[in-house]
Amino acid sequence: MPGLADLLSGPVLEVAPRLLGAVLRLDSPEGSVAVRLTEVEAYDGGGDPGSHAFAGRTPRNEVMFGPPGHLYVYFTYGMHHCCNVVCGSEGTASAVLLRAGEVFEGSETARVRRSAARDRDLARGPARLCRSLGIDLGRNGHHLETPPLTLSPAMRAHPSREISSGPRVGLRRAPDRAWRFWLTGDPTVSVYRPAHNLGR
DNA sequence: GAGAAGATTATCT
DNA sequence: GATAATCTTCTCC
Repeated sequence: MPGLADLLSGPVLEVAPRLLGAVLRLDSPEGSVAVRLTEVEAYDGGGDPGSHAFAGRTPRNEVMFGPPGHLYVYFTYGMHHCCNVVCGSEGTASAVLLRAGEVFEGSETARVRRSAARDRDLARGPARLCRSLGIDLGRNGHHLETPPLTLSPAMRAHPSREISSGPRVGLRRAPDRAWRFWLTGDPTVSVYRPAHNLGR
């Protein structure tokens, strides 16, 4: 059975689609929640204007420059957390944003954190995914082979699905790069919205 | 120190 | 479809 290092080895554009179907799990006293990833986005360490690391190393993005296998969590819009898996070798800042997934274990616990959500919506979107799992800035830099928060390749067989790709969501910069990957037709994939450029 | 933008979401019309 | 909520980070003075 391949480990995390195998899962994350190679160029980020190869790693990202490989993460579809992988399982992110967080065990806590409140209960365990496990998510099967259905949608991700790739962010390249070198020359990707859409990446938080594009302008160089800062305190916020420091984790992305570290070794692969760690979680990069950031806080945005004054209220939301989003999480990435750091990949690529140490010194490069490639990462994969976890945009959506299917909560297949611990939906009761997830529902406590996300009131009034239908099952399919529990982790349908990057901030929703973090909230269902209970991930916040305290998990920034966490290594994903260390309990209670782990990432592992698909643990169970799931119907083979086609993988689709398209432009990344919500970016004003580099909207042309089709670096978003998802399981074709999966109901938990978030809906595409272009960057909101109006009203500013 | 000020100002703007942001890898979003829930809610209203 | 439009907008409010809400605050950190980064970019210039």
